[in-house]
Amino acid sequence: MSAGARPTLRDVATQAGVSPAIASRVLNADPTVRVREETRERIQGVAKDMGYVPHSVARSLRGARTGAIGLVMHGLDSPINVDVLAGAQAACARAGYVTLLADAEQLAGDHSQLSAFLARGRLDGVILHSGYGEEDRLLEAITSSVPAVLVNSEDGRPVPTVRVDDAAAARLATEHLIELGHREIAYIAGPEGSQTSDRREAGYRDTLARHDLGGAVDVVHAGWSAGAGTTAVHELLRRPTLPTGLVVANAVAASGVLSAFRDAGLAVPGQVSVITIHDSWFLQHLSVALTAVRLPLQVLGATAADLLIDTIEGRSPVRDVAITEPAPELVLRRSTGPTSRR
Amino acid sequence: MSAGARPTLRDVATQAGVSPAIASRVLNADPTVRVREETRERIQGVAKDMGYVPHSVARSLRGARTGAIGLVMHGLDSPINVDVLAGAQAACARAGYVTLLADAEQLAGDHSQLSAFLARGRLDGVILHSGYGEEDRLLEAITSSVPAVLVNSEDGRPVPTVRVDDAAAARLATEHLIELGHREIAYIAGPEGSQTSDRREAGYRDTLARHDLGGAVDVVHAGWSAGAGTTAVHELLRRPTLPTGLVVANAVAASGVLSAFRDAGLAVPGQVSVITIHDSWFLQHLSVALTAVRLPLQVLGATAADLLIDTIEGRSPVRDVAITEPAPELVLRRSTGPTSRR
DNA sequence: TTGTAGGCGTTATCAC
DNA sequence: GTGATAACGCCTACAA
Repeated sequence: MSAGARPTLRDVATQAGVSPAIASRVLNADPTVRVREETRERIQGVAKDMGYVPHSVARSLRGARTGAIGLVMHGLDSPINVDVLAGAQAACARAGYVTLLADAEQLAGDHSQLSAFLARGRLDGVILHSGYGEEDRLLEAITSSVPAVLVNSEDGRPVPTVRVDDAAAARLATEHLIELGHREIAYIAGPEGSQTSDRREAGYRDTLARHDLGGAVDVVHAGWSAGAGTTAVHELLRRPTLPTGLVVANAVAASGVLSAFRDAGLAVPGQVSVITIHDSWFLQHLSVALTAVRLPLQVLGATAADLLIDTIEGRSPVRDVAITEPAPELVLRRSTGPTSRR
Repeated sequence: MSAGARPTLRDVATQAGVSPAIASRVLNADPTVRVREETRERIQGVAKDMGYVPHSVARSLRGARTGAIGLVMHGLDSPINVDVLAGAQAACARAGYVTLLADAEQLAGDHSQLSAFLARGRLDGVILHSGYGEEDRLLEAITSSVPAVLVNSEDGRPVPTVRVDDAAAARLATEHLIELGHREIAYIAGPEGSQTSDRREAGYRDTLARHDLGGAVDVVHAGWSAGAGTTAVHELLRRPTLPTGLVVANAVAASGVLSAFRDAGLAVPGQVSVITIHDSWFLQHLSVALTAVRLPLQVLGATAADLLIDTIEGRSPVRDVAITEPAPELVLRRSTGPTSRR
């Protein structure tokens, strides 16, 4: 063993005067092995002295596991998505897994990146953050090589699914506006095809219907970005009359909504009330501190990780999980108030 | 080979009627091998038909490389840091590396997480996002096992270093306020011990000195969070007089600064001008659209990745890189204006 | 032009 | 109690 090279198990064994087999079992605390206390201590001492570190690659070649989980995310420019990432990453780390991070768009767009990521033996499983684009092709490539969990998708998919209670969050937001006296409430949606946005829209429609306001349903398609929120407002401003309340599907888009109203000289909540879904640090610093429904996004990521790890380790997991604990929670700030009209 | 199992190189070779050696060389496009065109096509055809995917673990056990780079980050709750992450991740992916993501605090606080991450054979190198805490212990553990690059640190470290031109950014910010007529300009610093903040502070001091304002140096220690910015303002408000201009070390902290002024009923920029360093999507949506100096953070991450990859692949890299291209750039919004006082 | 064999570092099986 | 040995899948001298 030369100076720079790390010692192998064989080096340790030789140095301790035992066979590699014994050294391996002692260092892995194999409960079925019976060795003299003295031998055990000698081996452990030598390993420590030589700075022995097990070779994870050799280990996973022998066994079948790698101790690594892939996180395929998108939209990391939004803090909302980063929350999910952070929750998943932390849960994996707690369970002893390292995490490989990839960007869904990059992976879908570059075949060689995808195969590097899914190379055999690299990953024990993948958490796929469900967006609204290339998802299906990606999902197929992934599931054909390792177990996967889908975050934020509808259930009834070929793989287990985890999501927060988007409908309940939207209901809570809509109820809040109704309680304040609003009757003309629009929903500013996410991008077309987003299941997350669709579930929120369903909650919004539900709530209007339950209050006999089903005829007032008013959905404006926008997107997840601040720019999309701004565009949506410009669209509203072209109408003869404005809704008095807005449920915005996402906090980043809501930022753009608020700025657009500020630039148009409309008072929030004086002329329009705005509430959004997702809470984040920046909401209280916007042009008007933004009222929101808090959703447990870190828990979402962590639950996906736990579910995947259960699958990997052979504990049979539930299939589709809708997270209800902690429940969506109203975070009151200054962007909603009683309606002036009617 | 059973139904579920993926085919191995040997399976492909057998099926194609050749030896594993030939199959390996053909599939890896070994330029020194000379095979009949027909044989080559047969091998490639069989590999494709069987869905052969090389086993990355076996490959890296044989060779020494794993094709994986570790990203040790901190503060992913701030979009500023996420920008660096995204730049590094994308650059690694472009170069054919997968990325392992870990959180610096978690790694420093949990020994078993650290050894799982640094397990032999797992990583070809590590990008360490330099913070202000556990960095040194972490750095030692990392560098003793793989090549590393430090992002955002001073140079003169035992490993190569990459950073943006923090001093120039602070100079630009300070100059801007001076040009607007401000003479009492405070610097709202990051946390104690942050080298990034120190470099910005140096730029600020420089600029004051160059304008014969050296006596007006006024540094308030805060931190990177919005809360820290708010606290710093509260501290300022206890003074008999306020500075007329503020250079805030970081855009997240600056959010808290603006909110604190709003809550205190002070007009920005009427009574105080505020400029910050780092641009991000949320700045234009704050209570006052925030003027900032844009710094190329994605480029920072990407440069760190490129530098590390050069090291790994044996191209001798420069040691310490200060990124000057693109240069820091002033992004004018509404939070700075001529001073009313003096 | 193609094949054989050895070994990367581990761990599981079986024998002593 | 402990040790030899084989195998995981791949790559690459060297041989034919």
